[in-house]
Amino acid sequence: MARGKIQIKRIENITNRQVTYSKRRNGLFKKANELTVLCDAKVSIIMLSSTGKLHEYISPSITRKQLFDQYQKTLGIDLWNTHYERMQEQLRKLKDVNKNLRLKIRQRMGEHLNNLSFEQLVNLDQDMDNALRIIRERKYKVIANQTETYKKKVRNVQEIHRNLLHELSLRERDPQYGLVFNDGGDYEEVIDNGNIRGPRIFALRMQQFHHSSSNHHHQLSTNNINGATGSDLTTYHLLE
Amino acid sequence: MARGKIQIKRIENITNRQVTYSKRRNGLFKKANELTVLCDAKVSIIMLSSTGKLHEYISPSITRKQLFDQYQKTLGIDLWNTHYERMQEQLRKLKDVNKNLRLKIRQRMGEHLNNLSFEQLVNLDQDMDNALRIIRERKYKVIANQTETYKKKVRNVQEIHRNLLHELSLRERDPQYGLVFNDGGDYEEVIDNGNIRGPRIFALRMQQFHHSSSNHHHQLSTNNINGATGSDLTTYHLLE
DNA sequence: AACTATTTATAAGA
DNA sequence: TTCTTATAAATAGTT
Repeated sequence: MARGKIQIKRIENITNRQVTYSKRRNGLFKKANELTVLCDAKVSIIMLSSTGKLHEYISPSITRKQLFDQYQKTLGIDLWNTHYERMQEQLRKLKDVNKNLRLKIRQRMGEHLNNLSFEQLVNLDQDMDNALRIIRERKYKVIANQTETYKKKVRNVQEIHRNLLHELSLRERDPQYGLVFNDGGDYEEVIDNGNIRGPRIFALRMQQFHHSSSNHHHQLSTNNINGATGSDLTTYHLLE
Repeated sequence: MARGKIQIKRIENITNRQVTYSKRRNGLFKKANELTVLCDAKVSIIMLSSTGKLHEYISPSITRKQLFDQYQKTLGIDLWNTHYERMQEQLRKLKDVNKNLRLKIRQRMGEHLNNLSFEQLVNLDQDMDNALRIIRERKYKVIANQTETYKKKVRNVQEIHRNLLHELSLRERDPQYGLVFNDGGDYEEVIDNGNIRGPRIFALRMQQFHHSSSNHHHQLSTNNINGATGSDLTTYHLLE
């Protein structure tokens, strides 16, 4: 349209084509914008160049989605119908699968058996019988494990008990120290190495008896009463 | 752009604005089409006038949906996602439910038991035991019904057999008519009242013997040979 | 990216 | 809306 008229047909020279694309694209967008302003219109332009580049113009007064929705509404069409339909199909299938799964479960719970043939009932029976066998095996294995664990714990407790008795008898023969319990008679619990979640430890703390009401033991005054007692601890680990 | 320059701002005169909209719209579409041809580009234009009228241009070499899909793909967005969010949510939930149902079934088939606690195993065991009891009851009931049905059928067949024998002996005493079987020796089947799906009926059709090879019976010539034989039928209902 | 001769678009009027 | 036409704007070819 200047320096010579051109034919409106594909420009074969690639460089030329790209230059023209660029120039005319700007021209088109400028015109679109002028139209938007002058006539209070909404314009959307999407362009795809021969090299695959994408450019777009959208009137500032509207969003692309608004304009597209308006477009589809006005034309009474839905370009994305197939997308929607595919989703619905998927939904339908899932619901179907769901229904079948529920029926299967119900049958395995002893419901909805009326529709089953004798053969199907026999199969179901066998199936469930097999499954039940496996489940019971698993159950027995779990309880066996648990029993074993408890046995170990009991042995551990018994061991501790024996050791306590042993130590008690030792201390009684050497009456320089008494064996101290809390007022309630409980063992005192001690944290192991600051490892709060580690195994619990029962400790025997050597300490002077501090109430004279007990007639069974001698009252002694030693130097060690309020000092560090850590080195005197005898500890037993209690299994979790 | 002619007969005087104009300011690029909203044209207040409505008629004027509409005229300009019309003219410039054509100009824009013409430019878009030239661009399409000259540069081998794809262009989509959607315009909404201030009066709500919709106009569009789309390059002949492409469909609007193709271009829009390309647009969304290139920009990595999905403008219509929100439309389907509820559906997608529904889809997601169904998949979830589905997964749980499958797990439940698998557990009832003796799989995936490792994650179950002892208590859960006990419950599962009891559940399945109860269900199995119900299923077996149902199974026994079905087989009992079936047995009963077969017994009835057998009695029915025996009854028919007895009657046939009886009739045979009657006919032999009254040798005016013979008892007719097909060549293969089968009974002839007859439709009952046009009720195709109704109970089957065995019929004895009175008819003259038509081959002389049989020496046990008299050959008679009666008037009734090819006529309607319906009234002479003696029928027996065979249970389904 | 800038220039510019020329074509094209279009504002105003009919 | 369409036509006309004077003039503004766009742009093809060139630098």
